[in-house]
Amino acid sequence: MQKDTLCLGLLSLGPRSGYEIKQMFEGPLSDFYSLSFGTIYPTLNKLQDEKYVSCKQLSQSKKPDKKVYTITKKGKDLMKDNLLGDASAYIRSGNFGDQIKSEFFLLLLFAKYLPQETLDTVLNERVLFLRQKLEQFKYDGPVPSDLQALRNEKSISFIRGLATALIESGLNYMEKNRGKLN
Amino acid sequence: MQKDTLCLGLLSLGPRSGYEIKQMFEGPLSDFYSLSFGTIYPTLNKLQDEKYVSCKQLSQSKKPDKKVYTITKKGKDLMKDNLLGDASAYIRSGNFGDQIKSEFFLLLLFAKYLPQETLDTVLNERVLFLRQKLEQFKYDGPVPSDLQALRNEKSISFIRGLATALIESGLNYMEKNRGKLN
DNA sequence: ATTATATATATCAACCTGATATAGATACCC
DNA sequence: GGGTATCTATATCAGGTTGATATATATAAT
Repeated sequence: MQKDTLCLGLLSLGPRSGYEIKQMFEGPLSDFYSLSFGTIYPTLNKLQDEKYVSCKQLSQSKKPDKKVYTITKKGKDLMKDNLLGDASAYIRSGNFGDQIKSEFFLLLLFAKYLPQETLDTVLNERVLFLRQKLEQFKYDGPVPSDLQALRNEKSISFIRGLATALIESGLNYMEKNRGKLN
Repeated sequence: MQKDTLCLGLLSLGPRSGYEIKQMFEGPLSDFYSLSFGTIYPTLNKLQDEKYVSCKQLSQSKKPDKKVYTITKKGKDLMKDNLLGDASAYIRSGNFGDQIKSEFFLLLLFAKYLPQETLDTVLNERVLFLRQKLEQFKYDGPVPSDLQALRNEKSISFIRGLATALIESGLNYMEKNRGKLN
């Protein structure tokens, strides 16, 4: 997905600064997408130059100044056009589309070169890690106000449910079949 | 995972040319990792310079010349050292570790901006696509000889089984819950 | 005859990340 | 008070990766 479409999409949930957009990626979106500051800031500047977003400079009393970007009508139109135009391309992407980019799977591929003890530890820690992830996805308590807008999206509930189902079946499989790696 | 460790790992399954390594990524590994020629060829050159692999130039009768790389003792030692040294870093990576990098999930996040009809089509095609993937992972027939070495790895059976379990539970979830996106 | 496809290596612009720089403010500890 | 650490906030850049493109030979199809 083009980075400008993605930033416009996040700004469509409400005005945000570049720093706050980064926080969205590090919070609830972290497991299926992320952008670095090196992409976010130049993208926002470009979008502003082309009037897809407007910008208000806020001087805060107890924090550094902030540039808050708001999506314009022109920006919303571009976002919708891009989403519609590229929708079919995204069907075959991501989770069992393009790639999982899993270094853990690569490690397993070469498991026979690891001492048995190391492999056991790795698998145990992976199970613990996935159980933590599961708790994270199931967590339904309060979140910082910046992130509440994301939490309220119907689509996020769907995606969180899907992630939960996937992790659970993955854990199940690993616990039943880990012996096959020896 | 460092690209040289990865190339050494694949060469540990048998001598290969750069082109054949690329084919491994486009075949059974395509769903969880890939490298481009722009990475593979320079990596092989570097590995050769530093004696981690040796190279035989083969002139083939009906095809262009080939450079076949073979892992050396020094290369195997480096590979094992790297795998062992970095194992703990890979536990938290990939599939619900670092990232799925799913553009499909991003599209769903902004589903409300798509016409209902488009969303329906997208979901239908995603289900078809995942069913195809499932067949691919379950396929157990003959494969080109280059790829047979990968197929024979115990770890690949484990990973294929895991992928199958994940896709099945994902399909299941999508079919039961797609109504929640409307 | 020409177009397309496969094998095979190589390079490069464009893009992205992870690290680093800068800077004000708060918080904790000794 | 001074030292250290952490958070907010923006910005830049070296280094690495991809996707595209170039080159070349050979086969298969139209």
